[in-house]
Amino acid sequence: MTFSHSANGLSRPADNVVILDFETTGLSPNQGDRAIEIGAVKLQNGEIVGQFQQLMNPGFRVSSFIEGYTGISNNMLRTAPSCDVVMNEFADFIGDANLVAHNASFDQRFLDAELEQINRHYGGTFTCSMLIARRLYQDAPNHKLGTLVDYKNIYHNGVFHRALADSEMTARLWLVMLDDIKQQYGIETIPFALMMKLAKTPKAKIAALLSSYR
DNA sequence: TGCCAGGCCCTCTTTAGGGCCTT
Repeated sequence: MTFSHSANGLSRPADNVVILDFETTGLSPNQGDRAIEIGAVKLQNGEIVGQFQQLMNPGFRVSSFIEGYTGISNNMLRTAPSCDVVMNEFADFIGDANLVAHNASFDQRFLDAELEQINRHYGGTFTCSMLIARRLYQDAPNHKLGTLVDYKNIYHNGVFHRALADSEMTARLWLVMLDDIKQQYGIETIPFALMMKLAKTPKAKIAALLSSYR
């Protein structure tokens, strides 16, 4: 007997997800850019129960801008395993979990492109912490990950623009957002589907949406 | 050779333009 993971997945709790972050050679896989690092944390019931971090060799030299931006040098990538090897392991790590990233459209493009290269697929659904933060924290100075971490007084170790560090910060931001929604709207358990709806709901209709889940 | 992202969201909008986010 089979059933649809993706259909069932939306009713899973929103604190049961994999939160991921890519470092890449640039902004667009359509322009030939590749992943150079993947970091992710797995949350179950709001607790970190697993993590994944791996550099990967894209097969060409990265620009000096990317070396400076990420701190990942061509020398570090020279001995790293290929994207194919790493992404195959990562596909096993995420399984059919629902997925979260900060500006998820970016990470989803690279995840889709890298998995297509090795004919692997995932069964979960993406949502975006940035789109939700824009709705919940309209008074924040901006909605960059680093700014939101400071705005919400979220712990960080000072490392930015590395995949595991950014995925950990995104995970903490995600949990803070879930707590803020629970406290403000009196919701006990937030399904992933509600966070997906929230990411697409016009700001003027957010209160009505969340109040209806009480 | 020279090109160089894409989706969301606001507004001086919808027959459009530009800032925000991600690397």
